[in-house]
Amino acid sequence: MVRDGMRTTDGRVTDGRAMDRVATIRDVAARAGVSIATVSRVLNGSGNATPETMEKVRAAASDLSFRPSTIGRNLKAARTRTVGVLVPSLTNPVFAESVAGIQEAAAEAGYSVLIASTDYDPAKESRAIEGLLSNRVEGLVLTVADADRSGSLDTLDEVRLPYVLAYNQPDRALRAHVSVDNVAASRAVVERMTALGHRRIGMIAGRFRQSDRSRRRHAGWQAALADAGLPPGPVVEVDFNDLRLAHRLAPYLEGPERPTALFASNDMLALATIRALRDLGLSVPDDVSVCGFDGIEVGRLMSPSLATLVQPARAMGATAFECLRTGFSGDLQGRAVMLPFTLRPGESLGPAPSKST
Amino acid sequence: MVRDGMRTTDGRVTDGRAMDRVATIRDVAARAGVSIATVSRVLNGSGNATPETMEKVRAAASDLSFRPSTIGRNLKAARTRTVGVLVPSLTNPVFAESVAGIQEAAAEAGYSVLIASTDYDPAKESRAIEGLLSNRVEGLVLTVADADRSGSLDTLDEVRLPYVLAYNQPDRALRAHVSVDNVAASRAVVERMTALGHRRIGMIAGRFRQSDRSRRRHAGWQAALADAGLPPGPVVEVDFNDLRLAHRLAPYLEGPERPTALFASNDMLALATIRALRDLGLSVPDDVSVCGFDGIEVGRLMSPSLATLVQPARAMGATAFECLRTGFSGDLQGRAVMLPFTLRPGESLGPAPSKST
DNA sequence: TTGTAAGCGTTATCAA
DNA sequence: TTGATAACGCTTACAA
Repeated sequence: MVRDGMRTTDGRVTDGRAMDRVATIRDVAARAGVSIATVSRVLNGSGNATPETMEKVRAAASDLSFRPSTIGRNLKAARTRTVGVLVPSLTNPVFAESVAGIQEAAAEAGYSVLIASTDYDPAKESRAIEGLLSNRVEGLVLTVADADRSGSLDTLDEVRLPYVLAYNQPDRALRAHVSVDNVAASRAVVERMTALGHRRIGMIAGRFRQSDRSRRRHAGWQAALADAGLPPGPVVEVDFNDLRLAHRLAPYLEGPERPTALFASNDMLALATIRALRDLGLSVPDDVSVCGFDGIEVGRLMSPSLATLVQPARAMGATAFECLRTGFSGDLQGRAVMLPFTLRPGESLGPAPSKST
Repeated sequence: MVRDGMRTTDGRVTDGRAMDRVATIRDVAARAGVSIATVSRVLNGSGNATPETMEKVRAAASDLSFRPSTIGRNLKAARTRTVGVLVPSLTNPVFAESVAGIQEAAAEAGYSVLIASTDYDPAKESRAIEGLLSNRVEGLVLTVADADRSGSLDTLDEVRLPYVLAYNQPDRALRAHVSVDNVAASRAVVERMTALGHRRIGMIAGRFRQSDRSRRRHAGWQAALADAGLPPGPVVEVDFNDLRLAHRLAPYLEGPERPTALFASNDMLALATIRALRDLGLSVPDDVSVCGFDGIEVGRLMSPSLATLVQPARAMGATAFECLRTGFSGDLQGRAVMLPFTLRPGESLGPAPSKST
């Protein structure tokens, strides 16, 4: 747009003397022989100017590789056009993908993205929030461990900074969030399993006390089993930091009464579960079926391919950003968006083994 | 540190009247009955002040949930303590992980991270760079498709903004970068393959014209084969946007002379390759072995587990940031750091099948 | 010890 | 059409 003409025409920095300080509007004004007000007007297209003036200004700006400082601009405008993003970890593909969605939508809307991660560490989390606040982000898209018990969210409420949760599905529904219906989604998984003949269905889940998502998904699992008149299978709560599950799962997988299907509350857990089952000498899905939750892309590529409940991660991020942006002025309170989920079939989820076991 | 006292003591916003505008240093000064200079000094620990003054100021700041605006601060200091990060895609785990490393190191050093991604789209790339430049980042850590042919890097050179490449290994070695020795690393892969008895070794690679890494890795593969006195196997260049490889690979995998091992120039490609082989009815590693390059974590979890050349992605990011930070004042030109690589064994790479084929 | 005031890079108001 | 100037939130001489 306005900036197209800014690349230097001669390809070099400027007229001989190296310009080591970044050019300011004053430098441009001086070089063009006009006032800074004129430079501002020309470059922003506001107000009129003679064609010649415009030409002079553009040339000067271009020669100096001038790019208006958003920081000066922000100070004046009292708005930064920047949003903060806070996720537990960038290395979990499901978060990486939602960040990609946020980033994309933000770029589209002319917003910058300041990123921070917590590694599930409350201290890091609050430091990150402080940093984002100081940077005067206009709002936040974030995923926290437990949206019902989060000091960070309390802080945000206190200072009235708009935010939208992604993935989290708080009980206090007044906290704006974008998620899938975790209970319904989990039910869908269990129903698929029962349809395939499974009768003993276990669950591998993140710690309930630390994760609202894990709790919801567990509730859906439980409800679906109850509806089907089946007893709940074993539930194994695991820490996200130690994904070597073989020794944790072993006790539940001995004997004829072992579960024939396991529902993992997220995909990383599902992969770890499959790994553990193989290490224990069990075949997936011939002995035990596994279904995950998230829909990470790599799941399609592995063997057996991962059956999983797909959340639209990219859309989750993009939608959360849009909510935030459109809600900047208005009230975000109570806004909740449920995105549709789908069940992606995969080789890891097959029919229940025949009775012979 | 200084900010510890800022959380409101009574847990509420303030004294009754809601304060909807974010508090500024002037608000604090007014409330404490001192000048803004005093507030600044107390909060920054510079200069002395009476204990009572300090107390008054701290209390006022805390009551108002005052957080100094980095944007005002930056404007004054002419430095932003912000770095930009530009990657092709957040959803490739190898980039996500290096971003995590950057983010971590940056947070440690008190820097904020502004993130942008290109999706391998030059237009997005240059827009992203413009945005970062306008935001006055102090430097950039970035990964580009081809560091020897990058308009973005030319722009950065022009404006003399410090940057450090991650993963890229440019021919023009004067561009600061952190990488592994891609040629040596690829040789290590091929040597392992020949040690396992493989004699027909093919390569699946990203487009050479678009990727300096792909070129280097191909060169290493070629050199190692030459050293071993083996003829180069088939080379399949693939587009990163279409990872359904079965139809691409099929022609090379028929007949007794098919390769017994395939070297994929990155892990996503390796996963897609394994998938394609299975779709073609071939077993990995019994019929064909596969080794990747990157060392993404999910590789460990899948079955067969992925053999791969591990780059220290997190360290790559962290190191690149450190280079940038320590080089801010000095000269980044020609600085190149080679990080050590390791070969991670995995089930996807086994001994060559016996002659009988 | 504390306050006054200038200045950082913009935009916007008001005159000229 | 253009220019002088105030203002944004902060830090930092310098003065009191």
